[in-house]
Amino acid sequence: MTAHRRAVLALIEEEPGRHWSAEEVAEALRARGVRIGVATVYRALAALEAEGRIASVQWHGRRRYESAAKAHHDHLVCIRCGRVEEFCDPAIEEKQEAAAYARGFRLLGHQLVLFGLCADCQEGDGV
Amino acid sequence: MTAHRRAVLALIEEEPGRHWSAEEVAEALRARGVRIGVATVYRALAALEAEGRIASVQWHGRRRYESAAKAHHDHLVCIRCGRVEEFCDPAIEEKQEAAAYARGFRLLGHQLVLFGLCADCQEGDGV
DNA sequence: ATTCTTTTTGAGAATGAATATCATTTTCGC
DNA sequence: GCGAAAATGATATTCATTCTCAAAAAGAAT
Repeated sequence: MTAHRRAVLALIEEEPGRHWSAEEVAEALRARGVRIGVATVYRALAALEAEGRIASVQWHGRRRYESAAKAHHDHLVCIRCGRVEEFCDPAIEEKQEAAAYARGFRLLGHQLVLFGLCADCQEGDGV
Repeated sequence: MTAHRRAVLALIEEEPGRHWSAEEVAEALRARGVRIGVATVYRALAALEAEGRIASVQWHGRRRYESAAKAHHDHLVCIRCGRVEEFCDPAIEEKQEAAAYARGFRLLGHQLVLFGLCADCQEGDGV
């Protein structure tokens, strides 16, 4: 593991609740004096994900990374302010497995993102 | 509604089980003699979706469209052959609503796509 | 440590999907 | 038919991401 990759991992693990885009990672590292190109960030993220140290989700067409040192969970995103909440429902996981199995599929992964308005953003919204 | 938009809608409704990318729509229409530019296809798709006549999902970074004249459902995609199965589990829908509600969110939408290997693609795969 | 080999890096080019621009139709209300 | 408003298409542009390739760094072998 190189210094660059270690820096990317350390950054992501520093804020376990945050979901980083590649661009944000590059910017944050540069802000603290690390000289790193975008290509390297993308490569580091891909390598770290392959090693299982970070995980990724995608919404609004952008991939975002977070520490994998957390239990599995899905995401709830506020479409107005961008706030992200994590949640995990074993019943949902189970039903997904069942749906795949019933159709002869071997389930390998899933993407589940809920979109809505958070409590703050619902105000003055005709609610 | 213009002739172009009508053509796009007709095409999509012709094969209710198919999930079209914008590029595929353009190609299919041109193959049957319709002169249409990509921009128009994208605009037609956006307009038809806004009108609720078609619905879209996104996976592997590409948006795909299908007829909205079907009950709500989610998708199961084979990562090897690309086969797409639709499924609907009311329990999952309900749990999603509950998860959002518990966190103060008003749920407006979701993206749920399961990835796996279909029955055919599991063969010779060490299974 | 010095060479040799492999891997990583960065700047910039390239890709691919989707959107924007803008002059030119086309459509629709009248 | 006429004029306003909307739609179209060719092309340029954006944005996130990947590729290229020469230079740099890391590891291995001696």
